[in-house]
Amino acid sequence: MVHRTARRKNGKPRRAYRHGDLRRALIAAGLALAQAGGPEAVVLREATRRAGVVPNAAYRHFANRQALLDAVRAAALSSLAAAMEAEFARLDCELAPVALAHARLRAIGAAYLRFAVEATGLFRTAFATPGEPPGGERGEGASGPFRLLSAALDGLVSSGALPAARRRDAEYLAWSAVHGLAMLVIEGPLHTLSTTRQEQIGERILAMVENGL
Amino acid sequence: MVHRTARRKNGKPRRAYRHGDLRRALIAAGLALAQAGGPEAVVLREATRRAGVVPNAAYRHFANRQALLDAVRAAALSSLAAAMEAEFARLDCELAPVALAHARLRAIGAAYLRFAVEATGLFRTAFATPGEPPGGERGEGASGPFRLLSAALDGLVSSGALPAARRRDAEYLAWSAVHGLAMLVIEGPLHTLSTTRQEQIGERILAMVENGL
DNA sequence: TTCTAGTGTGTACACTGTCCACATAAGAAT
DNA sequence: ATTCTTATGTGGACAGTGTACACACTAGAA
Repeated sequence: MVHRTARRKNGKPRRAYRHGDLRRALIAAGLALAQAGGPEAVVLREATRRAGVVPNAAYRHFANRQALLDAVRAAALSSLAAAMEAEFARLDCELAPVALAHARLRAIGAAYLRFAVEATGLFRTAFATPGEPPGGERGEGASGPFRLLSAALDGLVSSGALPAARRRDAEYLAWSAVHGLAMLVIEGPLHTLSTTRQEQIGERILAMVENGL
Repeated sequence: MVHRTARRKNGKPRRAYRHGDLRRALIAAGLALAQAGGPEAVVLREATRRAGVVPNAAYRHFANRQALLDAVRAAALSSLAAAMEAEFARLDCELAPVALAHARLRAIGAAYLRFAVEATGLFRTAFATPGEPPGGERGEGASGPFRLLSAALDGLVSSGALPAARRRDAEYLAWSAVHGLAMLVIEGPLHTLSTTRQEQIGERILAMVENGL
């Protein structure tokens, strides 16, 4: 769609009555707001302002602010998944199966923690309390990151590094540990620690997960 | 202080120009709001309304809404500490030192998880992002619950159940695991699971902590 | 008794989400 | 090409929020 101009009765020209892709623009604006100030910063009016449109225009694309936030949340979540996959890419593919499986699990945890620290606003937004029943209720689970974690654990089992008897619920245990640490680091008592110290503890918790599963 | 009545120029009587203990009343109201709707529900105007006072009155006792929220947060936190200590009271004191130390750690974890489930609003408020640098920055750490956890871990060491070499940062590891699980349960993908299933996973994560430390 | 500091009141403003009626443009039907 | 329909953006409103400023009252010190 091309931007056009038109004139209204008072004679002032106006850019593009039809924005063309407002929905996407609002999500993008919301994402920027979220990145800078967390979920509570993604405010409908500001998003429309950035999209160069009147506040109510948003209601043609989202039922309400919460719906916009949910869309932004989904985008933030897939951004996290992308960070994980980028970490995968840096892995040595020539490793032995067992070592590779371990490396994958660690990569997921490390990516998760790094994302929490470097993109705190997005991270907090990704895991903000949703309006409706929590994220991905129909059994499909949280889309991206969760599936990556599951796959990594499956790899651990199939490579023989994890007894199948302990596979059950393992994603919850691993996720809990890493997610909890992320919380403590970004807005808890670990916030003031040096980066190296934080990474040190990150390493220990990943070790704890591998031992304790 | 006693409630009195007075008359203003329009003749309507007024209850207690001096409220007497407004600060406490506001915190109590905020606590009720937090319990029912989490941190975002503790709204200054509503708290004053419940205290029977005009909105601005709050500003004589709190610098702003955030300060009120911080006070409520502190109250919620000590409420969590109380829940932990209540769990302690239910413990068999005649246990052997090692068993007792383990039992204490478990009691803390269990109380934490139960509090998260049963008093979700308070729990979320207790760990809401503070306005200023995060909770308890001056080294004293998060007041109540954190200290209880530390003490439990010390007990684990002194009873010989945990090698001293692994004592360092243990509170962070344990807290991370349990806190993360709490999050997943109250507003994450584990929310829809049955209570027994949740407790089952809770047990496993406590076991993971004990093994993996 | 008077002075003073503390505490609650009134009024006001900017900002938010959201509702309603309306305007306009893009594309389908004629 | 013309008209109709529908999607989409506009304008104006309203209630609710946090917060600033000036004022009023009252409790206790001087």
